[in-house]
Amino acid sequence: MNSDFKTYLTQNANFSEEQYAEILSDLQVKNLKKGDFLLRSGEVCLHSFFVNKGLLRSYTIDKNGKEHIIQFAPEGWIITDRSSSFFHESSDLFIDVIEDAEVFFLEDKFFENLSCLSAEFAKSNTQALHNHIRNLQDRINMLLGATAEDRYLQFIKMYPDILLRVPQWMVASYLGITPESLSRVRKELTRKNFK
Amino acid sequence: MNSDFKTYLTQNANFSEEQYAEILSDLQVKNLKKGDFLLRSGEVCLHSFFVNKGLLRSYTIDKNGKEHIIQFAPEGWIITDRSSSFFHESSDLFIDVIEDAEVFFLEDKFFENLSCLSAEFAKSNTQALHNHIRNLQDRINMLLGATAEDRYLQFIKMYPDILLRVPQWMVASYLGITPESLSRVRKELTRKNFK
DNA sequence: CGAGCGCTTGATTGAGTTCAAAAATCGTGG
DNA sequence: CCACGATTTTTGAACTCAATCAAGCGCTCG
Repeated sequence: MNSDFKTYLTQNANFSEEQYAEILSDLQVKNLKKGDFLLRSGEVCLHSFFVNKGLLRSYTIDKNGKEHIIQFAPEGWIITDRSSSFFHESSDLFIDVIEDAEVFFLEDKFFENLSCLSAEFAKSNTQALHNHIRNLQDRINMLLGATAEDRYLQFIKMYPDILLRVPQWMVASYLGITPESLSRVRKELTRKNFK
Repeated sequence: MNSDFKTYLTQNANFSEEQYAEILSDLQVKNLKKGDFLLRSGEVCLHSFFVNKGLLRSYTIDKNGKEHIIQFAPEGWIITDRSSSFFHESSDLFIDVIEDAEVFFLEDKFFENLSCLSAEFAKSNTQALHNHIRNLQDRINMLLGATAEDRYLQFIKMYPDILLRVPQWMVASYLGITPESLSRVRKELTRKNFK
């Protein structure tokens, strides 16, 4: 089996081939199509979704009906609502498919079990949590301080690959600006670069 | 010994009296004055700070020299830069004292050791991490969607106690608006309430 | 008691939004 | 493979919320 998921496991712990087999046998994998939903606001989030192929996103809808994209998840990423799944509370998030995807459905048990089997895995798990926190912090900083242009430039640097795979209005949504504004920002940037 | 710190420990695990004694004996406690710094941008954050008395805050300074308050920490709260301390990277945060404070300095070891001694404590630790994530998520949502007024109303609901203890310009900084704007928001709100 | 800090108020400005419509691009079925 | 409808992006004009700049007031604490 050749997949990002296996890479994910091998990088974080070294299980035996037998252990792999067992881990994988317990796992739900699904093939999903663009537009499919994995989670809707109001539901309790029961899984972490490992993206083996394709592209997912999570977003909220505010009281004015506007989408705000929280996260993109390309290959090798995990996407979920940690609060909801950890505290078994209903989620504010939607998670859906941007590009046809192959997704591993991971339950809390999955992480618990593997953490028991491998201290390395447990550690890498904690590390992932802290990474997540760091990302959220950075995002808050961006939203508190940065102009539309700053935000876009930051995004280009951080996620050049994603930039090419999603429509512009989603980038705008992620940055917390309107598609129109982003269009103007881009225009302005090309103008600057040509003189 | 009567302190919020003991409450914190008892709520999260049941150590014996002897264990308490040992835990406490290993601990640095400091009395700090308004304006004292516990962390400056550029330093690596080596501790989590448990506020036993008083009030702390963390904040960043953006490239225009503006402060953005990230968190307030009253009695019973822990404040730190988790990313910096976990990854041993230099921090972007400042942490300083708003009201004279008594603070326990907790090293990473502290959490590791107690987590070994008590599975309960380990669990409550993980829970704290998830709580933190939830707060950050909520903050991001606020910054993406809410107007100045919305933000202030949310703040009043969530932190009525803190509202009374910090100058208004700090609340404004936390909300991501200017002191002038907050002043106007408040004016408008009182107007609304009187007719 | 006075200097400084925090809060308020007013006038002006500006970044980004909104609304509308045209232009470009995508994708899907015939 | 083309054509047509849908979606996305761009552009324009008016508007809005909050920022900025500036001035005055009141309190406190040194």
